[in-house]
Amino acid sequence: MHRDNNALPAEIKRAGRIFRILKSRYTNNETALIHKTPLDLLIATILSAQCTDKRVNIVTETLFKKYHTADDYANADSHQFEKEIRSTGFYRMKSKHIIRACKKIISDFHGKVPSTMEELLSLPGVGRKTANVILSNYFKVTEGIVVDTHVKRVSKRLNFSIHSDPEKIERDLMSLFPKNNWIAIGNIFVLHGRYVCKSRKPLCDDCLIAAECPSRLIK
DNA sequence: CTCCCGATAT
DNA sequence: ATATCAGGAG
Repeated sequence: MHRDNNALPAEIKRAGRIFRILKSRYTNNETALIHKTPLDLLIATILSAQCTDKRVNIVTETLFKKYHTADDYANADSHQFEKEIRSTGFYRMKSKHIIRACKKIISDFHGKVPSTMEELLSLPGVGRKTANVILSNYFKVTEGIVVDTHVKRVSKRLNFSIHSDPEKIERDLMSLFPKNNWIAIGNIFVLHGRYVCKSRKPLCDDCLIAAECPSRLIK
């Protein structure tokens, strides 16, 4: 019985090299905490599902001026709220989830966003990815690496994982990087995937780790 | 697995 | 026209 996720020392060294370069490149986390409260971050993250951050930012900019507490969302008129978040897509489902989640936050968590994985997952509309964003960005703890589409694409192009199953990719990444880097990995890969290692037109000419990348576009 | 769903880049 | 975007629920 052999394990295929046991990283070799050379692979771990290469991963560390790439991590250090990307970390220096993305020192100031541009997208990180523009959100003052965990609740703002929770709402923004739920709205982010299958939607570009540009759209979410436009919507939340006005949304957060009107809604401040879990109570505000819990008592919101669902029809009105749907209109307010409409442009982020899946608006009916997101509206329902947010209002129900906030009702649960009030009844079960004293009106405050919970800080454990299990409690976060109990909220409607909050899955593992959303929960991990809250945990890693606000509460600074993590139980793994969030494998979203950016992490998935970057990991594949850099040959950190040959798999497409997010759980297998996560295991590969966890064997390549030390646990104290796991929080940063998600943020850094997302930023790199968004601005440089893009799905459609990757900017390999501007990529600091092109030399380490087997998928780079050769001019 | 399907459905939810609008906006944007190509 | 179409692929894709900080996913999650049933």
